[in-house]
Amino acid sequence: MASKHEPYNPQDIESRWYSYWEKNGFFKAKRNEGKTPHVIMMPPPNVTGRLHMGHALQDTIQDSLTRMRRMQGYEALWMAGKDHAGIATQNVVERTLKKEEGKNRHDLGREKFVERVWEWVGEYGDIIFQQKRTLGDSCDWSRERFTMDERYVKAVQKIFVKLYEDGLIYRGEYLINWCPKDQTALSDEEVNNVERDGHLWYINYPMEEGDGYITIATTRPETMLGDTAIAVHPEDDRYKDLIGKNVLLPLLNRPIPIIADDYVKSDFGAGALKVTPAHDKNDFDIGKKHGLEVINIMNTDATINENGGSYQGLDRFEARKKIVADLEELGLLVKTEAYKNTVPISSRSKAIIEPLISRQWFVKMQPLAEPALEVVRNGSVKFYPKRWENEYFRWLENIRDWVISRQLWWGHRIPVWYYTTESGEIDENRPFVVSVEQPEPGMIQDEDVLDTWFSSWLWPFATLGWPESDEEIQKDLDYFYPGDVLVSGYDILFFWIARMIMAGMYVYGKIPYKDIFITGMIKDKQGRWMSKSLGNGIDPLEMAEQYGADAVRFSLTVLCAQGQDIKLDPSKFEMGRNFANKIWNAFNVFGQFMEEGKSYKRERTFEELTLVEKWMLTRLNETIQLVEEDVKKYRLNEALTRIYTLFWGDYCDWYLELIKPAYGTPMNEDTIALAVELYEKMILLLHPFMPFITEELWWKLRPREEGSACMMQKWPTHNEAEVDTKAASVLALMQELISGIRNIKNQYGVSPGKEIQAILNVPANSNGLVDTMNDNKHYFSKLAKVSDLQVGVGQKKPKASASVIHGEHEVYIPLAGMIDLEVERKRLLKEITNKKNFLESLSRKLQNEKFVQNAPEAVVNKEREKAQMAELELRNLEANLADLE
RNA sequence: GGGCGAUUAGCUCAGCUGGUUAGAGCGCCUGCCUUACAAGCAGGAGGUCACUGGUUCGAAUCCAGUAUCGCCCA
Repeated sequence: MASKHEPYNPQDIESRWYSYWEKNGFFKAKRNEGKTPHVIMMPPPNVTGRLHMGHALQDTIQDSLTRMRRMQGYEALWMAGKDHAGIATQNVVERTLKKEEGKNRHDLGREKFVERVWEWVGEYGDIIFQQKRTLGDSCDWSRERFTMDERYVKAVQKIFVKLYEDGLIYRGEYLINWCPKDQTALSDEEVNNVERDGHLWYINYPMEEGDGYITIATTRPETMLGDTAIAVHPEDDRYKDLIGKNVLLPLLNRPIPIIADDYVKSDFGAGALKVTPAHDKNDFDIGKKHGLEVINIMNTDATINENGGSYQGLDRFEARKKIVADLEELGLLVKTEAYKNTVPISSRSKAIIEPLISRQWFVKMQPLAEPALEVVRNGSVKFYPKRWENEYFRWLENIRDWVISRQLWWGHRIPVWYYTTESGEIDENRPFVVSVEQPEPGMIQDEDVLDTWFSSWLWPFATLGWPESDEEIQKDLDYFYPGDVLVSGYDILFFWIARMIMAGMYVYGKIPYKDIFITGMIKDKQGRWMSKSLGNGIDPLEMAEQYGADAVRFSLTVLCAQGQDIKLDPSKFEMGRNFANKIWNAFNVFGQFMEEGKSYKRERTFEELTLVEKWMLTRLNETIQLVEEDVKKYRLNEALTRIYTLFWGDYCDWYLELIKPAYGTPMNEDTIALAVELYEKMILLLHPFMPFITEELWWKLRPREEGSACMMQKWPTHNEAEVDTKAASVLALMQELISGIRNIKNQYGVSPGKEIQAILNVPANSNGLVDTMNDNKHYFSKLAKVSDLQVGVGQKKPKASASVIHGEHEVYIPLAGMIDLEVERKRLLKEITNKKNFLESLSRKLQNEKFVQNAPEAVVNKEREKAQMAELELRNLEANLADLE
């Protein structure tokens, strides 16, 4: 007798297996020419990151795919790594520094500060990987990469140099998005436009000559300090005469011209626009077109600079208040309206972005975008779900140049070198040199670092060792690149996914991956984003502790329908836990009879199996086939739901119930052997999704060799030889009849455990059915407590009996003394009504010539069969009703 | 302003290429601690598939429009 089957306790199991797998090197992928590689690149989490539900979801999907492919004989590589996350990491370390030592980074200096960041990364950078292990992620940790690894740094610099040499990187002074809080430039993608309640101020600008004035409306009065023109629409009759004249800029009394531009909307505000080229994107363009002066009025911390006259030193919002007050005092403020305007916000710091003229480095995107568009258009790269292609196209087709320089200390320093003057300053009169190495002694390197995404867009090949060119690395690259599928969220479609395709095409002329599986995002119960500030996050580790990692994985997978966001609530994990518990307990049905140390093997051929065994194998094989199809389309929720239904609905509810021996009697060896076989197959099917519990149970099924593992077994494949549709349909019929009997017992208040008698009437032409039913009478006794079943053709219905009707098959249940004629009449009448309605809709369909002509034959035949069946059932129901009278 | 998505049982959601008497989990009702499992078993109720048109022999599914909610872009 096997050892006692303890109750399911995920903690016990889950703590055990991960180290076993890892120790045995099961996660490692090696070049293996005999195998097809399957490669997934993990989106590298930030070093500052902690595991959240989004990771848990995407990791579960990636791990399930990886484990499945590994079991299917692919050389499966799930590449792991982390991202240095420039701003986020710098901020974290700065905060720590402030808190612990009251210092800022400037107190330390660049070199010391960067050292501190490395220390921090060393101490905390791997926490998230430990967390990922808790969830069972089978990544190849031996290949773990960091975007700041020495080799990775080289890759980034090399790409920079190459892009520069190809004329795709340039330096220039443009209006960029400036974050005053983080003190750095940001790309357009890092800025969100948010609607806020603001004001529209109407201000009079007096004419330089005469007493007239022109009224402008603005949401940002403080920027007027930098106005260099007033623009009106050339066709606007109100202002036509004023074009070319000057107004006096209030507060500063600077004369500025009135210009005409059809960009101006005459119906907005008062129809005249103040133009501030240094602080507004559109104004910048207008300024350029008209050759206007560009006056920057702000410092990098968004205080007013020396161009702001008496407002110098004030913060931009203080200045706004003061300017409005001063204008009011001067009588130049016409009115103030409440107004909803769009404010640019840094997606990271949430500070309001200031458009600022600044000298930065840019990547020319248009040439990179073309090939990236092409590979999606021609289907080399496919999106799942497909609709994301449109987002991708739209972004790439309207692509703007990418600001890649960041005024930070933590990151990839820009490989650009400058000559210096005697005093050690950059010598602006001599050209800079773009180079990985210092070109000449004494030259100094650009202070700025690169946008973090400028390193992560190289992820698919830089992780594999590029740009080193030694033989091993080259072979690895040839073998593992390109990858198979990228699993990520739509939030980084532009930041990362699209750019990786550009980089792949630019560096290799090859796509980085064939498929892109875009997951939905995890939201809270009310559909809001989970965030620290709202405190509505659900911690995956807490959930794993409470419900088990397998349960978390199961629930997330089942909930993850294609592309839909998931509104998550902790109670959802009960589904997974209950299923895991079910799997666990099901083992005991046969496990309690297993002899320790014995490996049960099926001795019987498929033909020799019992009806329910054939049916169960058939169901298994059908399911495997459908699951394979689901997985190809990344419908993991469908695949897993199918396995769930197979296990719970078929295996537990029917198969196990039927093979259970009577109390006190043992289970025979043949029965055990097949129960084990089926269970083992399902465990293997489930393994990619629920690795821990399946590994644990796999070891209980047979004696196993040390060093083997469930995770390294072959994934089950469809076996047509073990499909018996006839047996399956007989069992399906029995299920219908048994459910019907149970229903009747319930309706008559007969306890389910009470043994009853029944008569099964089968049609004359059903070859062999009488024998089959007779051979398997015990199914009825086990599942419906029919202790006495008479089977035959032309059986008569006894008086005072209830009936179950399924097509031409009927079960009569004599319930003498128990049957309530009125109840049975009502029941039959209800069924007759249903049947009549159904039949009516069917015959309408079948009498429609167009349907019969146009619909595929199979569909028509199916409808005919349904109608025949329904007619029979109706006739029998009516006969039964008549019998009652 | 442009684009995308959602709207299906009380709740949360599946539903693929048009053919199901529209499904699941939870909740609800009835009966069960039936020696694998009460984290369970058996049975049941519950739906105008947002609305209006259209295409089609046939629409939850395709098309057009409307409404509400959400997201992205400008």
